[in-house]
Formats: sequence, structure tokens, C-alpha cells
Amino acid sequence: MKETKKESAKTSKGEQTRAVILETALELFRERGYEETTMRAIAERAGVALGNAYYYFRSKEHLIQAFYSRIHEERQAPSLELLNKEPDLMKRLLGIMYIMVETIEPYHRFAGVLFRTAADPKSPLNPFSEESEPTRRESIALFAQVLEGSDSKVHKDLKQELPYLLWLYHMGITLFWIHDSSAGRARTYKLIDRTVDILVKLIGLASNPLMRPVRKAALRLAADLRTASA
Amino acid sequence: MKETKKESAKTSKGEQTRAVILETALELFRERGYEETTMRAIAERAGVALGNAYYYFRSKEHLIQAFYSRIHEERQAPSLELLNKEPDLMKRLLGIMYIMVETIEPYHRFAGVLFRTAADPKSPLNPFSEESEPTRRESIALFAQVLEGSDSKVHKDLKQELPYLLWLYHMGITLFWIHDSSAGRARTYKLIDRTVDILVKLIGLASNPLMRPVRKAALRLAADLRTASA
DNA sequence: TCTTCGAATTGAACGAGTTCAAAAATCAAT
DNA sequence: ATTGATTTTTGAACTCGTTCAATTCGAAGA
Repeated sequence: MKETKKESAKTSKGEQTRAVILETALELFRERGYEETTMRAIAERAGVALGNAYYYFRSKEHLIQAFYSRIHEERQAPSLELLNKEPDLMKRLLGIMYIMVETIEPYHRFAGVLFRTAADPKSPLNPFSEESEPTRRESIALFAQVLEGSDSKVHKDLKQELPYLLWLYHMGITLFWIHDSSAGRARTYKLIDRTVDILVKLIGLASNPLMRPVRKAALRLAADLRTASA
Repeated sequence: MKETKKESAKTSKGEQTRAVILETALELFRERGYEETTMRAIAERAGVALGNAYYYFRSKEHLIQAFYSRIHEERQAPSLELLNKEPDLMKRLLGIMYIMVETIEPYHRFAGVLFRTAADPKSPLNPFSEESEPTRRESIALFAQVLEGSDSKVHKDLKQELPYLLWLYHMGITLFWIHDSSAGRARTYKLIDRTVDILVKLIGLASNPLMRPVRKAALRLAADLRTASA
């Protein structure tokens, strides 16, 4: 009784304020960028006191975390739609990567900060951190689906670690995208085209006996990487 | 006449103050880490006014740049010594990577910030930026030497782009090292062992006709990457 | 020696993120 | 409806990076 009422109270009043603050923040971030957006400006436009913003978000950085999960949600629908229709591995991977870029594109303006904080081991926003585990797990699962649902043969040794490696790959692409100031983000798309091509070629070649030592070595490596960050 | 006198004046007085500030800063960074070190604290221990620190270093971040070149200098001697003695490619690459880690190890405490700022496209510390071009060029040249002086056959197609790719690789290792909190940085060394193994295997395999499409694709990719950041 | 000009130095002041004690609002229980 | 506790809200105050106008210092030229 006490519990539920408290919960609903928290939701109706608190959550509403929280939502307003977050919406306002993202709005301002898109308008002016991150550094240029003041906590005072957020509070003012949201119609709350400065301190109140800190009641809901421990720091300015913590606002970014909310942004993360939003992006993640927005990606789910188009990704699943693609994976249900397209059986060709190359097209699946290519499509997913394009979706990744398209969904995050409106925020390119403040993407620098996104990775700046993400690269800091101490930051909770760090994609390897405890705190981002849920999103990370879902994201890796998506790459597992890319492989599973395809009509290509993937060597069974790779089944285990490849999704994680693809997730790492997508982080690399994101890093490139952040630095990419070309028109229409042309360079990033080009990079995706080329790297996906290589990846699919390599995945195909992996079954070749000649590649066995490399394959084994790469798998040991992937396993290490994964446990190091876990 | 005027020139030389001015120069020497700049050196004797200004440069000395500059040096004191930098030394003090690095000292404090090692002691307490970056975030915890105040510009006021640096100025105070260095025995100068706050504003004076800003006369020599445009910002707190710019102190890191000085750190970069110091690290780079410290790496030169042991690297060249190794490359003169050791002809085996695997051992050369392994040795260089170990030197990279060993020289930067005392600063692990504030390494997070190092990459945090480095990942920001706007930051002058960004390793892809205009401002870090000289150090980057030298660093890539070192990896070229690793290849050139070895007794392994490196496919001629690779000569052009491979040094750059190895530099990128060393950036990746550094990123891992930053996040590595294992005893004696054991995980980083293990990762180096495994990745160097794979790299040397791949470099060897690259001459195989079967690998031709992958090799060609990888080279196109490397060329793109390089021009994108230049 | 005196003047002059640029380099070096100073410290007050500003802006922005963050903290915190106190006030206000909300809600459960009597 | 009143009380008491808990959540929410407030805004002043603090810290720290950064800027800048003013001052001091040092040396070259008269």
C-alpha cells in the first residue's frame, strides 16, 4: 500500500518534472551544443530552480545517459524491421550500420562530448562501465541477430565472440563519425561500405584451413577483451 | 643582434618560469591526478600568480600537450636502441609496444583525462588534429622503421599504409591500457602479446593470393582513413 | 643616467558546475 | 482536519577555469 502509493506519487509528480528537465536539456543541446548549454539555462527554460535540476540529474553529464537510452530505443524498431526482411549478411550488417548513423545524426553537434566522457574510465557513461551494462548487452544482442538470421555460413567458432567484436566495430565507426565533418557524413558512409565489405570477406574466409591459427588467436583475444571490461 | 638577445632573454627568464610551471604541474598530476589538481595549486606551488600560469599555458589542457611531447621524447632512445639490435619482426613490434606502455605507466593516474580530451574533435590535443601533426608524423615514422629494419618480408602493397595502421593499433592499445586496472597492467601486456601475434601472422599471410581481395580492400580503407584525418 | 617599450607578472572579477541547508509541498496516518 | 514524515523545490554560496586591465621589470637606445 505504502509502496505503491509512494511509487505512483514519484511517477506523477517527480517523473513529470524529471521529463520536462530532460526534454528541455536535449532541446538546448540540439540548438546550441553541449558546452554552450548552461545548467542555469536548462533550469530557467524548464521553469524550475537550478538546484532542482540537480535533484533529478546528479550532474550535467548524467543528462547524457538519458540521451543514450533514447537513441537506443529509437534504433530498435527500424533494426528489427530490417533483420526480418533481409537474409543477405552483407546487406544486414550494412543496413544496421546505416541505421546506427542515421538515428544519431541529429545530435552530431554535441557528439564530441558524448565520446569525450565515454572515453574516461571513471565516467559512468563509459560504454564499458557497470552502469551501461544493460544497454551494452542489448546492443550486442542485436549484432548476434544480424549473424543468426542471415543465410551465410558463419564458422561455429565465431558464434561466441563475433557479436561482441561487431559491437566494438560499431564503436569504432561511431568514433569516426564524431570526427567526420564531411557533407552528409559521406566519409562515414564510405568507411562503413568498405569495412563491412572487409568484415564479410573475412567472416567468409575464416572457415579456410589456412586461417585457422589467426582465427584461434583472434578468438582468444576477443575473450580476453570481453572479460577485461566486464 | 636584437633578435638573439631577445631570444636568449626569452629563454633565460621566460622559459625558466615556463619550465617551473610545467614541472610543478606534472608533479601534481602524478600526485593527485588531473581533475584534483587546481590551476591555483599549480601556481601556488610554482611560486607564481594564477594569471601567470595562463601567460605560458593557454589552458589547463594545454599542459597535457607538453606532457605528450615529453613522453614522446622519452620513448625515442629505448625504441631506437631496440630497433638497432633486433631483426625479428615479432620481437621488434612487441618490444616497441612494451616500451610504449612502460614509458607512460607513471602517469596512469591521470591518463583518463588524456584520452577524454583526445577523443574530442574540437580539442587541439586530439591526436588527429592539426596541432598534433608533428608528433603524429614522428610516431608513424617509428612504426615504419619497425617494418623496414626487420628481416621479414612485407608485401610491397603494405609498405605505404601499414605504418599508419600500426599507429592506429597503438592508439587502441593505449585506450585499453587506460581502462586497465589489473595488477602490473598484466591485461594490457597480455593483449599486446596476443594482438602482435595476430598482426604478424596477418602480415605474413597478406602475400597469399587468397588474401588479395582483403588486402586490396584494407588498403583502400587505410588510405581513406588517413586522408579523412589530414 | 634617463626614457621608453615590450615582456612578464599580478590579482581581482566573471561564468558555470555543483553543493547544501532551509523552506515548501505532498502524502499517510490518526 | 491535524500532525509528522518524506519528497520536492529553492537560491545563495562555493570552487575552479579563465580573462583582463593594470602594474612591474628589464634592457636597448638617447
